[in-house]
Amino acid sequence: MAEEKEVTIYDIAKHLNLSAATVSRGLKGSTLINKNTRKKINEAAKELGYRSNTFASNLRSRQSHTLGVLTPRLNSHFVSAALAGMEDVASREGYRLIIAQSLEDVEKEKSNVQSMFNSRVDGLLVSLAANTENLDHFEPFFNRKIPVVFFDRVGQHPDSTSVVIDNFAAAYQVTQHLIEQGCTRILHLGGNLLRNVYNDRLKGFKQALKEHNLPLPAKFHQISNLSGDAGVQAADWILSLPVDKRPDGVFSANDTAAVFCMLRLKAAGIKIPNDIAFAGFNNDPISVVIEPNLTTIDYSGYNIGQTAAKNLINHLKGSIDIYMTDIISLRSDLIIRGSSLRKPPVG
Amino acid sequence: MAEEKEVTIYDIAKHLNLSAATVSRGLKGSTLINKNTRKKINEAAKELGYRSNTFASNLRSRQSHTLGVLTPRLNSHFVSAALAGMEDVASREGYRLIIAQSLEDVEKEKSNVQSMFNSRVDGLLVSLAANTENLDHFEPFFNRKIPVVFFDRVGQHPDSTSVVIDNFAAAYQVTQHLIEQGCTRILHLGGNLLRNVYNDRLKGFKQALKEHNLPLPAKFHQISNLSGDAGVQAADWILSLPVDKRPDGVFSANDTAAVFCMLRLKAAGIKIPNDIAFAGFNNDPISVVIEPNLTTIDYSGYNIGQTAAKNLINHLKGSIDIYMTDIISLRSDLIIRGSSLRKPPVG
DNA sequence: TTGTAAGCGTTATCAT
DNA sequence: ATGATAACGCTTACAA
Repeated sequence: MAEEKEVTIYDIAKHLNLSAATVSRGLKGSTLINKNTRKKINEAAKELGYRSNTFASNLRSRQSHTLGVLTPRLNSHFVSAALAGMEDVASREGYRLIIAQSLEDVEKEKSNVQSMFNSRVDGLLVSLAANTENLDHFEPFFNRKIPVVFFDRVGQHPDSTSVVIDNFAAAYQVTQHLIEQGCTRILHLGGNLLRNVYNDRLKGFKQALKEHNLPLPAKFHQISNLSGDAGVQAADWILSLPVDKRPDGVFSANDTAAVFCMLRLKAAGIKIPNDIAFAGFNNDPISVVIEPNLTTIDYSGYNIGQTAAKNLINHLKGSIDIYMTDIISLRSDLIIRGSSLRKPPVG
Repeated sequence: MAEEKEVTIYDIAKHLNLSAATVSRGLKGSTLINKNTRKKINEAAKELGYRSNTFASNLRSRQSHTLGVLTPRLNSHFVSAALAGMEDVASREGYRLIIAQSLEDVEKEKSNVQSMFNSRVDGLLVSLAANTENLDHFEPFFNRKIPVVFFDRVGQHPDSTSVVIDNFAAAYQVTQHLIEQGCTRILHLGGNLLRNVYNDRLKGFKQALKEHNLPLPAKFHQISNLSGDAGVQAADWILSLPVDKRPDGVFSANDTAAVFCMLRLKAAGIKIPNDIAFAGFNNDPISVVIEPNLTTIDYSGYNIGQTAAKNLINHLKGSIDIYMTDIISLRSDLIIRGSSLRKPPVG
């Protein structure tokens, strides 16, 4: 029952009176092989309980058929969906995934990159840690022309492609919506500006203010790690202001900070959305737990993951050249909920 | 700058006038090597830009130094923490992790197991999908004595170890608490009883009722996938009952179902905890977003992950034999919050 | 403590 | 369409 000895292509070859080379070709579905012998080989393989030895194959072919995925954290609606999307296309194309999380720490990210490099992954799918300042640690990949595709939190490098949403436009849309709801003093809770996602959201926010001739009062753009604690601190800051100096709207670059900020303000008697309207970003599950539900931007991690992986694999297979493509942008949607809705939707 | 040719141990050997064997030993920190030559080898390796070829190493040594991790889903507070714990000990011990998610589907789990097997992982860390009925798909591992350690959602097999918390005791404690708060008609929202976690929680729940001579009214144990929707459905069912037939307490086997059930009931005017007290399980982040905050059971995914990985690796290194150990149980804590607190804590 | 040499299981190259 | 043979880069008896 339990086989002790590993079955190799030589066993199959012997079994069928063929050479190992032919068996190898048969197993891989090479074109230059007789259809009939291929069938025989596959049958024999199954019968003998053969399993391909990827180490030998990788060693000889100098390909690992493995993609490395670097994420800030696994514990996220978006990342988990992106991974599922990547896994979907990768497994369909015969690629394996190695997944690592930096926990938002650039040092951990560096060691992950190093580890991926030593694992000889065929390519990398990367979403950067919050505090990554440059892409030097990816040089081993760029140097050897091992393709790198960034997704969501992307980096700028001539030898890579990025898959993103239009964070500028989405933030602009959110801010526009808040303004339409009558907000004139909007506080922006932002993340580290090293990351495109936060930088672009800030720009979109500012652009909308500008077009409506609204000022950005001092300290009305705050940078934090956008954690729940950061949200609470922002709330405390708001509460410390004289009532007429307080914001009448908050646009947070993620849902977590928005939600915990709301909780604290509610506890202090602030009415949402009438005293202060709120909008977040990500459409995280908590956005429909908070009361009132949080207005936010929804976008598909699954699609982003699929797109990133598909482009990487197509590049590896030679059908496209990602070095030609700079940025691929996918759609996102504003979801209006009670936290910002002061009057019925226009129209 | 960019090296085109891979550096091998032969290059190092030539560089130092040594044999490849010595270099290999030096790199691995073998005991039977001169301290001085080892230092020289490591220096030369760094200087020449050597990176070990794991394929060759794995092929030759018949060890992958890779652990497979099967989870129901990545997108979870608990799982993410467990993975971080596993990664911590694995990387310290020189092991790599391959991570897969079944998305609660046994078919996907089967294909993941198969894929791990073909990848020749040295061992498996497994948390089962909701609907997995038996462990037949793990037979290739058991047959070849490739160690399998289950965590959280565990399976029964003589050739494996399980790392869990005492779900029975935790559920008993939760129920006891609800009873102390005056609940006499407690509804239990449970998961698939194929899974130990849900089965044991049900048993602990029943035991507490029994010891207090409380009945379990018909339909007061409901099984679902414990999603938010399931919570909403449970709420609708409660609302469909005559007021005097309704539960005065709900113990949900996870926080998600509890929270969405609460939201619906609150919208219908039910007061929590006075009309109905609530308790969940997991200490998920949403448990502190819902108002009132949710009483729940907290336990450390990080510790469970560490423990599971440590045991697996120790077994692989021969220092322990996991086949001797049946179950390792870690601590959990009841966290009492507003959703269940009708009177000040005793004492 | 170090060297020699065989071989892990596959694929690439060159023949046939 | 198939076969023979030589790598791929490393580990490990065994020898020295």
